[in-house]
Amino acid sequence: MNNRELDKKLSLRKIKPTAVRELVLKVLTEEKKAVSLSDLEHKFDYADKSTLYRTLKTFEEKKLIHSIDDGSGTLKYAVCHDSCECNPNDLHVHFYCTRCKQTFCLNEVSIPTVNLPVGFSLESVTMVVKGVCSNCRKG
Amino acid sequence: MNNRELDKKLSLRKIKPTAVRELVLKVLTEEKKAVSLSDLEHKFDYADKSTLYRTLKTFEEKKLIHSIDDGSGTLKYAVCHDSCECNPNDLHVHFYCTRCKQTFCLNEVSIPTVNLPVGFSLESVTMVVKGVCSNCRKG
DNA sequence: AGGGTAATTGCAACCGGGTTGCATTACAAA
DNA sequence: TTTGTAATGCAACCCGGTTGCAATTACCCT
Repeated sequence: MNNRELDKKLSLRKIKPTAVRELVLKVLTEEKKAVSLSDLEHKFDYADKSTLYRTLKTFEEKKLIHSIDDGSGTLKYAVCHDSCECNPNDLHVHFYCTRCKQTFCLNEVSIPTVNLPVGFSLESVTMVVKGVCSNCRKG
Repeated sequence: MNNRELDKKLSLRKIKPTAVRELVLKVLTEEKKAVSLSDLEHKFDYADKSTLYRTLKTFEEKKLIHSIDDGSGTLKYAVCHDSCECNPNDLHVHFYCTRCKQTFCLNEVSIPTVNLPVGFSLESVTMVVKGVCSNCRKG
């Protein structure tokens, strides 16, 4: 993905394009797996942790990416699809592979509806499946 | 719940009963909400953090309690039902109230089955619903 | 182009949950 | 009572996440 495309993606979400933001978005879009803050730190030796942190926060706020708590203790991030507003019906299942320790979006697997007890209201749902991914099972 | 009952619960899970363990289990069984390590620290000024930590770990290992990652950043714990082996079919949905910041087991709400893409195997599933609990909606 | 303002970035330090090593104490078996 | 093992307490550490502040950069207006 070239810079013009990246800038367009940023602008669509009302995020001012900067060099760091382009690079972070590039990594996030090109990675098949969800990416953590420390992943980014290691990818860009020159960029500061807090800059990267704030970049992720900005992206998340503007719904360019969503965060994933896969239970590993470190938050991961992945790009939202273009029309995503992070509403309950935009949500999908995430998968954590216990072998390669990577986390993926299962974009095609939406979260089943759940019947709450009376009196409970629903704002959002997270669903994380742990197991072994197809790649690791093959290998 | 008296000490004899607590000891029995511990022994059933092959955990040697000690004073600290009785107290921790007592708190865990009497609380309606899931309890964090720091919750325990504040409840027992005298008991050491690492002792409480190791107590929770022991309980979890022996499947007397299960841990809940509700996305708040701090792990919570709740007692398992007597016959629980923490298998996929023992799992239930957890609820995090965004108003009172408390986490509950919805023991009666089991986790729906989910269709994984081909090649993926399933070991466990976590499902956390965020919203407002019935208590907070009444108030 | 130049000046002023706001946003972004970098640095350093901090915070809190989780975790570990090691010394001490309690307990149980011989 | 002695001896070995498990539990506890204390201190320190690790790491992800977060913040304050200063330095830099981008942007807008004239």
